[in-house]
Amino acid sequence: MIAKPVDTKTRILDAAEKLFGKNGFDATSLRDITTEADVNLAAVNYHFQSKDSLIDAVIARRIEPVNEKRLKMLESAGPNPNLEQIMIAFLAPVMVHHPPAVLELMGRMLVNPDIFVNRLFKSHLAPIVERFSVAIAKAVPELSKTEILWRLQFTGGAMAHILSRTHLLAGMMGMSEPPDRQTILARLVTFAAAGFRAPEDL
Amino acid sequence: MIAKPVDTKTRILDAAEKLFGKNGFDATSLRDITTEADVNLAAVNYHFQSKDSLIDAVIARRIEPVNEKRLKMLESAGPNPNLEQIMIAFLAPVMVHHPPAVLELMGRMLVNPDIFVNRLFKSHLAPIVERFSVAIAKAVPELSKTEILWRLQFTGGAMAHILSRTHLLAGMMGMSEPPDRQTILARLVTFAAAGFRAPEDL
DNA sequence: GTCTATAGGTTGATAGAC
DNA sequence: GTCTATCAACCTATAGAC
Repeated sequence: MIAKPVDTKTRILDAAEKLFGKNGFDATSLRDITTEADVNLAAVNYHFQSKDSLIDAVIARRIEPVNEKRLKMLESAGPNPNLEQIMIAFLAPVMVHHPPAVLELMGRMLVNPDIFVNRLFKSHLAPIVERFSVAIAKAVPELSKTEILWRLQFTGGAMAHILSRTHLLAGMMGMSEPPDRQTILARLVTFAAAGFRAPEDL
Repeated sequence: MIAKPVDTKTRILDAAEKLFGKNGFDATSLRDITTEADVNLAAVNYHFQSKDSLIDAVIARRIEPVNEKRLKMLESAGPNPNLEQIMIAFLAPVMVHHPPAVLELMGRMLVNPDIFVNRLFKSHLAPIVERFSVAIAKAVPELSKTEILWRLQFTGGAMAHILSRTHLLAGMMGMSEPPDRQTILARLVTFAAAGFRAPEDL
């Protein structure tokens, strides 16, 4: 089996993803990226016009399949999914089945307020939030729409926090290895579903 | 009444706090800070040795009173506080009774993985987590210690997410003004307390 | 304590040869 | 498409006069 040659554009995307995830968007220079990718500095501006556009490309490559999978999982849970099914559809496509570097990137982009507000929410997340809040409203009809939106933000915040602190959290729990994603997912689903079931106090 | 003159050191701290909160730690240069504070650039390195130490000073000034208040509120809830009282003691000192600039700073420091892990957790947060997890274990004795730690991180992540996205969230809920902190706190307390009450699945 | 001046390094982006 | 070379702007930090 012959290794598929990887073109420059993809090599830049891969290197950027890795370093953005590891060190954050601000702390990663284009030079860091081109060194990691073993390509020329000018190649970044040739293939992507600017660092800003590169950030957008890195984000879009990972968030779009995630959001497709979220909608597919929600749909395949039938017309009346329960809260656990909804939470799994919302969280699992982000939290599992990704290599560590991609998980770290997810954490960084969710946790960075500027990235989240200006590059993620309007263009990629708003329709997801809308679709899921409708599903939740069906599962918990006594909740107001506003309350559902808040609780969805709480859930997303909890997920983002966890994703971006793998190493610390491992140490905190007295583990030597980063904890298993599937288990964390199960814990978060239980927590969030119970939170959504709490009566809304007026 | 004569305005108290503010010394250079405090002016730097105030300006740094405002700009770190508004734009983040990486995106704020010492020049931005000295311009805002209307002091000379070299004054920063005289009063604080480096940008790193300045960040530490800005953080410590706000987190220490918050943590004292957390412990005081927990203590004054008696020997057997319920989950709602524990959550309020954990969240309220961060989320309410601060001017907007301080709230934004809190959001930034909680949400930035590098700040959180290297400057916040070990030196300021670990004892708080320990103390609160003991209180929670008393209130919900059927939960394992590990599960309590995870759920405390979920709660902290939800709070951090909210604190650092005031403007977006206002818009999302169709409000023109940033939402009332006291109301958000109540929503989060209800959500988190219910999450902690969820049975732990093994 | 506060200033000017500057060292010494990094950054994002581009012009122009191949 | 890929390279070298370079620009102009920015950064943190410090030396040394006052």
